[in-house]
Amino acid sequence: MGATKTDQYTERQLRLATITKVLGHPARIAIVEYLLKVDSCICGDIVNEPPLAQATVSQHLRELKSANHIKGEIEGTAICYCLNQETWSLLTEELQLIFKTLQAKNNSACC
Amino acid sequence: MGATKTDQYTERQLRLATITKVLGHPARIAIVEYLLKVDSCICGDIVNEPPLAQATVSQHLRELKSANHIKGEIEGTAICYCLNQETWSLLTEELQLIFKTLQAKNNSACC
DNA sequence: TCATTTAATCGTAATATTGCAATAAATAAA
DNA sequence: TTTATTTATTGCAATATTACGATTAAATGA
Repeated sequence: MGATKTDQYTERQLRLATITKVLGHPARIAIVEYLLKVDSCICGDIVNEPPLAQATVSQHLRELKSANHIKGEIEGTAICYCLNQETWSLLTEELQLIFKTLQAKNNSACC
Repeated sequence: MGATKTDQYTERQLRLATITKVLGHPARIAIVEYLLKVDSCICGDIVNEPPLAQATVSQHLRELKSANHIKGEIEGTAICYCLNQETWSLLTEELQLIFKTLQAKNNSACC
């Protein structure tokens, strides 16, 4: 095997898993942090951030884009990438909800 | 290649990536949701939640535990697993921080 | 037009993940 | 003690990810 059984889970589970999975790599975290730091964002700058080859950074950018973490517009030769507020809003809301529920339970039974 | 260059990133980046990576699988999201739903939590119940074999569920539980998402105590034959508030607190705080910063920027330049 | 620059894509090798059957380990029940 | 019962571990096959060099595509500048 090796393939995830995607057709057995709820839409919600798959969506949240996809969003978090893409964040689950230090290079992509680094890219996100960089996009947060700068205002305008051209890929050439990003390439110099993580210690990775241009092709690898481009691949990570594509994955971030596929999960809607970033959006980008063509701008001449360069590409302008920005973080996508909607996805980040959704992600933080979902996780916050889990955390709030967890706090409310207050570990009544065990552990 | 294929291996992540872990020694090139900050502690913060690696920690956040590890925590989100483990969440990046629908079976593990399903397990988290289940642990949130029930009070006392024995693995036997969990096995019947995702459509997976017992060995696979056990493996997902181990990964969740390795990233401190859950903690468990031995209880006779069964194991009592619970979500770990500390890790969830850390995760939501980190992501919230990113989201807040993103909102404050308000996409001034582009996109 | 032709070189230069910049980012995406392709092909490929190395490694990691996913899932399960089989087995082991540990306790509970008989 | 013997037999279930329950979870962990092992070993393996299938698939996915990671990373990079080489190439391509598209736009800019000389």
